[in-house]
Amino acid sequence: MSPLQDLPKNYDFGEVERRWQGIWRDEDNHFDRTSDRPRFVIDTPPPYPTGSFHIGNAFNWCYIDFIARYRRMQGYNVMFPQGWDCHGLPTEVKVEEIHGITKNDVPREEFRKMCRDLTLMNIEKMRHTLRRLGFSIDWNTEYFTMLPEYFRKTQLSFLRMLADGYIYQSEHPVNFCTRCETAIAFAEVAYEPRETRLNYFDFDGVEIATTRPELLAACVAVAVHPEDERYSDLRGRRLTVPIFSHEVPVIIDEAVDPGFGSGAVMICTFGDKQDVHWWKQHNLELRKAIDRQGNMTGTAGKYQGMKAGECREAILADMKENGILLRQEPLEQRVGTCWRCKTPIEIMSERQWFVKIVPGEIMAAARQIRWTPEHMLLRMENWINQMEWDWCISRQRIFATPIPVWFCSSCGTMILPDEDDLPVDPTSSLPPRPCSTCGSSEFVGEEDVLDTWMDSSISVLNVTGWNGTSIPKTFPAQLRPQGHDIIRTWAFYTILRSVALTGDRPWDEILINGMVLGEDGFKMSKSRGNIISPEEIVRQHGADALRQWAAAGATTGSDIMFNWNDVIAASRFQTKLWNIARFALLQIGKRPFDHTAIPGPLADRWLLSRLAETTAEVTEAMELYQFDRALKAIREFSWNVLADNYIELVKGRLYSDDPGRDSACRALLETLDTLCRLMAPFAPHFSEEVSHYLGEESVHKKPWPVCGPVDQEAHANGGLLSSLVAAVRNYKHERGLALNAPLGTITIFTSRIADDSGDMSRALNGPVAWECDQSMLEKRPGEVQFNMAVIGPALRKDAKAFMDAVRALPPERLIVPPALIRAGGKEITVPEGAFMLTYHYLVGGEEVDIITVDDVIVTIRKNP
RNA sequence: GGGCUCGUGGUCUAGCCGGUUAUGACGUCGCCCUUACACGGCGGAGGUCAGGAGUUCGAAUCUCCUCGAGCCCA
Repeated sequence: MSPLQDLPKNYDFGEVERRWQGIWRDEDNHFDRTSDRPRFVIDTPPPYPTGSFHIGNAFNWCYIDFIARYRRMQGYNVMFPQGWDCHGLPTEVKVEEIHGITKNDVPREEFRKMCRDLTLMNIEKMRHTLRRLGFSIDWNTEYFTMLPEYFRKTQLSFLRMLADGYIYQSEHPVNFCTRCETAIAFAEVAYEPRETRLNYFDFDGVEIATTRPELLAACVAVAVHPEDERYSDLRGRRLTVPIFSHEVPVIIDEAVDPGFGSGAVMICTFGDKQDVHWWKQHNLELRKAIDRQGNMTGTAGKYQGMKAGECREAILADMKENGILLRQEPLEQRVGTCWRCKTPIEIMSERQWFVKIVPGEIMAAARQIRWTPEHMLLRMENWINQMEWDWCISRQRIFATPIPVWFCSSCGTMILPDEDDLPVDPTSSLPPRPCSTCGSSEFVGEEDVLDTWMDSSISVLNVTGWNGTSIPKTFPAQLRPQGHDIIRTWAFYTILRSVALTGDRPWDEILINGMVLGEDGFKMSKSRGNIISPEEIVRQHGADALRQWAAAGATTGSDIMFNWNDVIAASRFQTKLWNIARFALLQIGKRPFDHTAIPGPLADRWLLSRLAETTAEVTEAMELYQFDRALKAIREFSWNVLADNYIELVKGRLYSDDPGRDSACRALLETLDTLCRLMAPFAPHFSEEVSHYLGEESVHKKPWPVCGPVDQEAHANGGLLSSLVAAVRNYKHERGLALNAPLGTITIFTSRIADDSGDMSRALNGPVAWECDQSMLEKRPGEVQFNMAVIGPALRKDAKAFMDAVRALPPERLIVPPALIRAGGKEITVPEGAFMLTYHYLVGGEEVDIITVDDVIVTIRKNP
């Protein structure tokens, strides 16, 4: 280790960060598939390529990068992949907008190409941000769910799960967005509060309340509670639906709430989830009144062709006219909407593809995973326990993975492609052989495509190298980092798919990060105008400052408010460390020193013991993903121990030719080197720059520091030494003396320190005498200090009585504490170290000032 | 309505498997250009740890209740 040259006066983060980003090579971050080092595979989230990598992503990626860099330094073979979850509606909508078309105006393949082109452009922009933030991504593992290489695997996984009975098709009620014209899964339904009207009307003599009169045509039954006496005579009757005149049965069911509305409810196919329940349970008929576009069907008679909303008004008007509309009340309700476009969803019975959900096996796998924070597992449990329907995976869209299936035109047999032929688009290609049932060569390709989550839920299988033939050596992955907003989707689906396809959990651990809130404490949104982009932060304070904000801004797992103060504090900390390094290297560079010198002086041993302690603390915090704690420990050590105390203590020694200078130089260099390593995961550019000035290779290729046992003697006595210096400096300050003003003899009465190598004297500019003999001091007993950590556990209930008894003793009996003491009516054995007597001192004769530090007395002669 | 998380100086935040004086940052006030750093140093003011009850020798920390906020789900 030999320092290169003096550090520039200022740390220019912009220049430094760009320079290192230009020097670092992608190969440094490559995962080595042939290596036998312990592996650390991270199943990173593939973001949706919107074109901007927002601060929430950045926050998530900071965590990932801290871990990736830390594990690499520990010798792990780390995989930090970067994927892109390309398919989906937002891109389709954007393409329609850009080209001024709808998806039906151009051939399917052409529309897909437009989507792919837009996606690639967006990805390019986001890659730029990823690099600017200094993330150590393994670009070799970059994947795109829209490219054949990836969706081949999606299709393969589909075929496997189909063969294993996990996937089936069926006509079943599903959530349907009439604007997107596609089925969606429960996980994609967002509930929103809306104000609506509850309409009471006369239903063949029975009063019924409904919020959805437009579904009257789809009414298939009227239900009442078994114990509702108002309706006991309805049992077994059939009623005629007003306006439409078809007859429906009256059913009796306990799920009816007699207190809501009139207590009689009409069941429609389908108004809500409860209707589906009743429909199934009571084997009711199916009347479809609304089609996929949200228009009324022929079932709705004269209302056919109207939008559902128009139909509602029309029916209400007709009811009024017929005199059957009794009254209307306003009602607050929560409406299920499409999470992408906020259109209220309809429940429709359609032929769709489903993945069977087996709660038990998903839960078992979820429990094998270590969750950080632990309570996030509860969210998963809650979600799993209330799953009622299977996962609907078919979508009536275009930009998605095709469902690789044909149907025979003559006999309807389902035909599957050979796995070797994947990927296929059944709408533009034909099966390899004629129909196995009837021999026909006429086929219809499945037009439905797969839910995007079918792509992203095999991200872990993709990165670990799954190709369908066997379970990869690198599976399960070690870690899944993600936000808590997608536990019920991405985490849930990934576990489900992993169990179905491999029989195993997808990862050993999952780390959940919080959401980023704006400076005003609200979710960032365009309408609030509280959005802050990573680029803006980087421009003003650099990537390393942003990364430190992510680490220190909140406890792992909790939501984090963006706040400039934390970013500025991070940047100031860098300035401080920079100046520490600059000062140290300047002094070290002035004269050669003995690199083999053994740290002898107390101050040096103290520094190194505190450094070891800090290393242990940081390492433990990193293992637990407590980045705030890790960074806090680094800052506390650097600022308080190193800068404010140690350097002030050894300045004089550094300026001198004293042999102790060698030791100080060594201690400083070792400390700076270790600090660079500890900081490397958080501030990779800064650490690299300082490390470079220390004349060393890349800090990111160095091992994580290991700490030996902490030197307890140096720790305690060095702490005392630094407190003593601080106390005398403070004494000078209070007396209006300059800190370098000469002082008279400083006498320190303690047997704990015999030699400080002259540090204190130089630091305070006055002669220092270390004195074991306290006989010249007039000693007076003072207060008793109790040690509750000893007394509490030892005495329990008697603690209070014991302390009262001790306080009541005359001081002279406390100088040598008695072995037994009488308290609360009994004899109590005095526990070892239960209390300590403090003393006040007076000095006769000479006129001196007195300071006490802990139990140590310092006297200072007024004049030199 | 259910589940989860949270409520700590003016603001943000740590501590929360109980132990004497509650962490840090920003802000604020006073002093200080001391052979790195004024983006600095030293010192100060500012807290009924949301409220109440309980357990305990001892509670910010554990239990229960109340109030309030947020997230997830009906």
